[in-house]
Amino acid sequence: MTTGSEREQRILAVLMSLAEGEVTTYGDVAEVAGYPTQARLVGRILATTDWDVPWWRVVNAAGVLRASDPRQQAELLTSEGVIVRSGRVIDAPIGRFSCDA
DNA sequence: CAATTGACGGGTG
DNA sequence: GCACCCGCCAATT
Repeated sequence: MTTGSEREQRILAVLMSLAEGEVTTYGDVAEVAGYPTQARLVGRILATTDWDVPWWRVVNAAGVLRASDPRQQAELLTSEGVIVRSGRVIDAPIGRFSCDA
């Protein structure tokens, strides 16, 4: 259970570092974990891991909620102060797609 | 064991 | 914005 490949644990560690109201992307998590272009791995892990990680704070590069339950994800994000519109993150304290105009 | 699929990303037209 | 292609890895079928 908590035991898994080093990649998994590394990525999970990054996910757990996400704070409330903080949103990041799959690719960003993968890169920070040390696995650039490995975004798919992040999504795969979030979909299978038993770890207690804030999966709802992770969206795709386009800022679109792509979780198994996008409705719940939107609800959770909105609940944390993140602006979500039409299943898409409009603004977030992130540096990647933070309303750069 | 081979093929398919998926909570993806980036590039191109 | 939409359609396609390629890369990448693991779970499922």
